[in-house]
Amino acid sequence: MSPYDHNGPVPTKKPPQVTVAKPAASAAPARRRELLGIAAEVFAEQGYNATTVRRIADHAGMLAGSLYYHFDSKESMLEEILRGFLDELWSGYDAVLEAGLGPRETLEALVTESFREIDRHRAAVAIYQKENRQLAAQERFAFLAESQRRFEKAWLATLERGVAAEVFRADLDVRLTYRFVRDTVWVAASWYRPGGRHSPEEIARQYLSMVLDGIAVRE
Amino acid sequence: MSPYDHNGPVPTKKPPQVTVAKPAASAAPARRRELLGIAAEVFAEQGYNATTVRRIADHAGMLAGSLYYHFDSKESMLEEILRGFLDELWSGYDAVLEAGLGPRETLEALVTESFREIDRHRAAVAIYQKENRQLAAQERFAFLAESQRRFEKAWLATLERGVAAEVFRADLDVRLTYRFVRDTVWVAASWYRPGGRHSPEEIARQYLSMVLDGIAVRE
Amino acid sequence: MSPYDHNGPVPTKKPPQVTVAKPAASAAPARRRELLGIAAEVFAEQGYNATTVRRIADHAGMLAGSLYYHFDSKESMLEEILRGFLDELWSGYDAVLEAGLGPRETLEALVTESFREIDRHRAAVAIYQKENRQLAAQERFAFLAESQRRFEKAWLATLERGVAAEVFRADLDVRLTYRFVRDTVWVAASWYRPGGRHSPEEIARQYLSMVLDGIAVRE
Amino acid sequence: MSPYDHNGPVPTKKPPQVTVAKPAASAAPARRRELLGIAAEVFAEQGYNATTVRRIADHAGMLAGSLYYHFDSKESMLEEILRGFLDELWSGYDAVLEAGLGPRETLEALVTESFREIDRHRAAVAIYQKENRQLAAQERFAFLAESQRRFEKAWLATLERGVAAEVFRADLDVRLTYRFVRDTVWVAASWYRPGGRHSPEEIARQYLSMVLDGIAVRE
DNA sequence: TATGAATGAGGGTTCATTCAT
DNA sequence: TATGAATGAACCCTCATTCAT
Repeated sequence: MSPYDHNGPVPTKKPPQVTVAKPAASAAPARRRELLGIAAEVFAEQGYNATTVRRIADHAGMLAGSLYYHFDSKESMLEEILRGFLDELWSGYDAVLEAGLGPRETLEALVTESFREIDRHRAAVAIYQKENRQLAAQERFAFLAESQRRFEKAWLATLERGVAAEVFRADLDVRLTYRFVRDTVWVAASWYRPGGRHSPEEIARQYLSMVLDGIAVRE
Repeated sequence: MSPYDHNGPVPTKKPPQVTVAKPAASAAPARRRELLGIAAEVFAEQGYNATTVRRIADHAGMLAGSLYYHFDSKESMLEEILRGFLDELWSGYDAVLEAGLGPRETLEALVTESFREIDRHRAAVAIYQKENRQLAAQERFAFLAESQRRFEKAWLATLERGVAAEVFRADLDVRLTYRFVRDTVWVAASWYRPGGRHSPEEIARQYLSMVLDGIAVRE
Repeated sequence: MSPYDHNGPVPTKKPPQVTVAKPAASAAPARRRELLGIAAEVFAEQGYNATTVRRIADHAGMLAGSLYYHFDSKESMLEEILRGFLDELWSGYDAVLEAGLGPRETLEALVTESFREIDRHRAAVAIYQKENRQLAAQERFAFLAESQRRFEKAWLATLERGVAAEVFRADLDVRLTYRFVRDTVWVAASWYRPGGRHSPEEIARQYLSMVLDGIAVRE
Repeated sequence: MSPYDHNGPVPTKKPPQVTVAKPAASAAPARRRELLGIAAEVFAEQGYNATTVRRIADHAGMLAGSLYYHFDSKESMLEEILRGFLDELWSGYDAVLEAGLGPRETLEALVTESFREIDRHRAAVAIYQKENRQLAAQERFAFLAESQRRFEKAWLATLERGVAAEVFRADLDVRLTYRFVRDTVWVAASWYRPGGRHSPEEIARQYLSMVLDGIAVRE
């Protein structure tokens, strides 16, 4: 089950092209990335639907139409943002899952990795968290659903391994537990501010302490 | 601290209107409620912004313009949905908070009450969960921010009481804990389906078990 | 030219009907008149286009739809208001024109009669003044254009008679003079308030003094 | 008749906007002016309320939505039209009022100036004439009421100066006289056609002759 | 690369009007 | 006579997108 050896067909970065035919894909990737960053910020702040292309352009100091030199559409910006985030996320997850750790250590590593990703891609995570459901229904964003499936599989497997190894309690509904864990981790993106008091690792530690040992005092 | 004898600043009924017989305010509450239910469902499914008034009307078997006989605007529908939900939520919370329970029992009761509310008002909760942040900035929806403040106060007080009484662990960041607890409870609305396998009370029990005692096996 | 013994085809008041077929025309003329008065007031205040049927109904203490028991349409209310006003106006004018007065006396009588009409039908006059131009283009309101033609003919004739009789100055452009006189009289409706300091006759006197003798001191 | 390099408190150009390059404010004033001219024409012809944005766009050979690239709203077009007209009007009036003329010459100059303005801004004057009353009630168009107040003050002062100097008759109600003079001048906009038989100066002369000396033959 | 101007589809809303009760 | 509820057309406006320059 473990080896996730690829992010598969995700073609975010095209190889440098010789022909100048479609400049949008290759030209000045620096500016592209900058614009995507701005867009992600605004999407996260206002919501994808409520964000107008013009607002993004305002933040970038250009006119709305000018964005279309860099991107095909508003939706393609969104796609690129989410793909970039998921690519990185999975490269982290895959490393963890392939490391051959025990269930408890795997869980700890996955959670820590998640908080690190929130730290790095806060905006993207917030967008993902808010729009995931609606988007996943569209063919263009099928990769979101696919990612979620893989995500669920990895988590359930880890939890079940832990129950089998008597590291996790057996009396909990694994599916429910998965949902709780999953959600709590990601909603953090809605209030987390990078550069705040807590580092992602510290938040992960607190969170793990709570999830693993509970908040009640042991008798 | 205890006696919350009213919902105070969160008024359900709009202030009396100038014109004598504005039907929108009180008359035919049956149809109104029905339409609000439909609207809430669609808002929850598609997101508020992405929902067109026409779509709501379609679901109600009428034309878009006809909705305006019952409501002032799309936004006023949203407001009424959220107010209705929060009113009921707080009437439940207040009962709990006034009951004079110990911190652990209070926490259990609050969580159970929350899941019950998700069961009753799933759509409203999902909307709230998704739009809360953007809406709270608008003056019209200031009551959302106000509610959140009260909510936070109640939870923090309970947690702190528990720490003082040595019922809850002292080594956890109370604020962080609050956020985790709060979020996990409410995101449940995004996947919960009324009439499914788990009753709200059962979900609450599982959830509380996890939060209080952790998912790790005790050594 | 003189005998204007009728307003001809103007069928405002149908003869009492035996059949109950179309109640709108005959039933309860008192209520009709009352409603027309209200409508005229609102039309005058807000402008015909800007006035909603609902606003009229509000003022009448009923619902918008209920007006349609009494009238065919908003436009038919307007028509009836204007017809009623013009009918009365012409019955006054005709009396003057048939009286065989000299040109100066005719002019004085016409002006006085006009101010009296403003006093009685202020709202209708204001509506007429404001909407005349646009309405006259519609077939339904052709009677407005027709009335204006008769009006102009009567005035020009009077002015020319006066010039011929050396009662009015010959060095003025009769057509321009007509326009000035006509307009000044009717715009008074826009500021005239019945029951104010000046009676219509007093205003007429002042106005005539100005028009006939000028405002400059004679040397 | 000295040089007036400002219109004082009636600002033509909107205050500087927050965003850097809002095109609506200043850029491409040529097209803006053209569109405003078209809009004014249509407003004058059909009435502001009865004019649809689409009709304006039709006349301009574009789609309705395209107008919003240049203007914020239909209302803002109206405002700009009226402001432009009043600005120019007052620059003319101020020149007259500061010239230190006698009361009769002042009156003559004001009237002549008014007819010139009608010649230049016929559409705007017609709109002003028809919509002034309703608009002045709105805060956005408070400048209309303000202008009217200044207008009245200037005229009353001139008339009273004339009476004091025994140039104008003392037996006339000054307020009534003002109204008559004011209205007759401006209603001319409803029938005046630029390029017609009469130049504005000629119309002014005829009008002044009538107002000052009356239409009756002197005995 | 970016601008300025426009398109075209749709979205929320208004309003005169209808009609069963 | 009047109400309550709905219709349907039209309206103002927004916005992603296009394209010549």
